[in-house]
Amino acid sequence: MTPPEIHAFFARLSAANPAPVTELAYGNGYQLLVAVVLSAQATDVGVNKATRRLFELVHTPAQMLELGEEGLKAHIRTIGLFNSKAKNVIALSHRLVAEFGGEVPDSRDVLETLPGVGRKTANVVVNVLFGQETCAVDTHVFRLANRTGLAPGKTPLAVENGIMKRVKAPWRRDAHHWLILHGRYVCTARSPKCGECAVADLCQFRGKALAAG
DNA sequence: ATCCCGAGGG
DNA sequence: CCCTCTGGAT
Repeated sequence: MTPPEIHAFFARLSAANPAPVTELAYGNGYQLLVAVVLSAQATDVGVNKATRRLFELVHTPAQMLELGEEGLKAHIRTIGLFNSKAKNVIALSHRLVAEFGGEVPDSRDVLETLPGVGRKTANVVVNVLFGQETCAVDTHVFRLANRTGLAPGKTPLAVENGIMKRVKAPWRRDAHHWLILHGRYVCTARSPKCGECAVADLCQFRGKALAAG
């Protein structure tokens, strides 16, 4: 996509969604961090269902430690990978209490040292919580960047760098959210709804058959 | 490259 | 049934 096309691409997505926000439910920074960790390979709807009760009881890492790993598992058993996620959330909560006064660090590099937190999760947290211009590349962003031709890349990091290089203000800050929403509801993995897509004319893919490659 | 692992959709 | 869903650690 050319620079003018990229501008038009986000202008239209933003028209459909002027102020995009994460669909994960949370009441404070710590809860957001936990929700994002839990969301790996899981739908936000499924995560919200599990955290609804959990976040009524647990608002701080100290409270999470009080609940304990088995107590946490009881709440998140319906989420995929719940075993390793429970272990990570407990370990991460220990570190927040011991090293950060129970607060969520505002640095991506520091966040990435926490158990269960990789680059994607750290990018989401600093973007949503602290307004930093990052673009987390999840399954949706990776798919759309390659499918549309916005920022092709073989790895998530390559796609992230491509987006950060090509996408300028005022789109960079929320590019992640627009791509997620569009990927979730229109440009879906299996049968993209090209017929009702606002940016189909800017897309290198359009209605090309998936099976044809 | 492989494992962790469950719900929902097609 | 198979694929997808805001991945991370080994």
